[in-house]
Parts: sequence; C-alpha cells; structure tokens
Amino acid sequence: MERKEEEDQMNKVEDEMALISPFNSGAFSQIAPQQAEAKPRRRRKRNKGGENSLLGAKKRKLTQEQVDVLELNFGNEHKLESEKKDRLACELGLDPRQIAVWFQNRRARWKNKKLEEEFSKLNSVHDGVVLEKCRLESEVIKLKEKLCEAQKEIQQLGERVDGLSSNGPSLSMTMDAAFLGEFGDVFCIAENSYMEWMNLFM
DNA sequence: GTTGCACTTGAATTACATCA
DNA sequence: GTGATGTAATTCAAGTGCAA
Repeated sequence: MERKEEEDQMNKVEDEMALISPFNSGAFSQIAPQQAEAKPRRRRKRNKGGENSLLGAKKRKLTQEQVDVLELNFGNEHKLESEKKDRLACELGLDPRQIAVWFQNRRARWKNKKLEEEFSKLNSVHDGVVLEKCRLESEVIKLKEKLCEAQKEIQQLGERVDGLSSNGPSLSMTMDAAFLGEFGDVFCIAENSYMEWMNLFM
C-alpha cells in the first residue's frame, strides 16, 4: 500500500515533467532537483493513451533543431566535457543528463554503423578470396591433367629407348623415380635428364 | 562518486494486412 | 477502391548494472 502511493507520487512527478516544453529551461530548473533526488530510478509507467498521450509524445522526442545542434557537436567531438555538456544543455533547454544520454546513444549508433561498414568490407574481401580459391583449384586440376599426360608420354619414350639399348641404366626407372613428386619442378628435372640421355644415345 | 558502455525497456512511429 | 482498425517491426530516449 505504501509502495503503491510512492509509485503514484513518482508517476505524478513524471506526468508533470511530461508537460514541460524542452526549451523551457526555467521550468526545467525547478523540476530537475526533484528528479535528481528521486532514487532509485524508476521505469516509466506504460502510457495507455488518454489526453496526455499526444503531449507526452511531443515532449519525449527531441526537436529537429535540438538534434541538429547535437549532431553538429557530435561531428566535432564524440565525447563531451562536462562543462560543454552543461553549456549545451542550457542552450537547448535540456537536462545535462539528456545531453549525456543522447551522446551515449549516438556513440552506440555510430559504433554499430562502423561495425556494419567493416562487416560489409570484410564480406567483399571474403568473396574475392573465395573466387580466387576456386580459380586456383581449377588451375591445379588442369595442371594435374597435363602432368599425367606428360608422365604417360615420357613413360612411352623411355620404354622405346630401353628397347633400343640394354647397356645403360633403365631410363624408365629413372623417370619413375623422378616423378614421385607432383608438379612442374619435378617434371622439369625429369625432362632435363631425359634430354641428357637422349643426347648420350644420339 | 563519476563516467562510459552494453544491454534492456517502453513509448512512439511506421509499414503492412485485414475487414466492413 | 477506401477508410478504419489491428499488429508486427523499427526507432529512439531513457533505465540499469558493471567496470575503470
């Protein structure tokens, strides 16, 4: 019961606050100390319409002028010194706490926007990397096919040379050993030694 | 004790759907 | 087709708790 009365009192104060114009700094200075003494802070009661609902809406939202000035200041500096905050509050007819809250929320929005931008940048980099990976993979497949064909060809040539002369070491075996590796370097070694053998026998 | 930040709440606004 | 009504989604000021 006592608690109920306390809450009603708070709501009454809040309703009174709601009727004060944002630019009416004189009226605000009368109310502000009451607000400062009200501890702990209470959540606003849900307004279920009625004659004050529209007025409440007008009060709650900062005017375009106020927002413009705040934006201008935010453009210069993302954090406010307490002196500047007070000056701004006075200039706009708002509670310094409202200025602080606005800057806090604005910083949060700015941070979110930055994160979104960063995300979309990383996303496009990622897409590029995926594309490049696909390209490289298909290149690897093509090279493997080429290597396989070359391997077969060398094998056939080696067999032919082995058939012609049984004196030297087996060329085909040398080639096989050289082809234990997978790619170009190995292929070059094999090809070079093959040419050397050919020169010997020519 | 103060301030900033992340998270949350509640009121207002907007966008859209449904119905008479 | 249109205005009234309901409602989900979004926006924004403010509350809360915690850390520095």
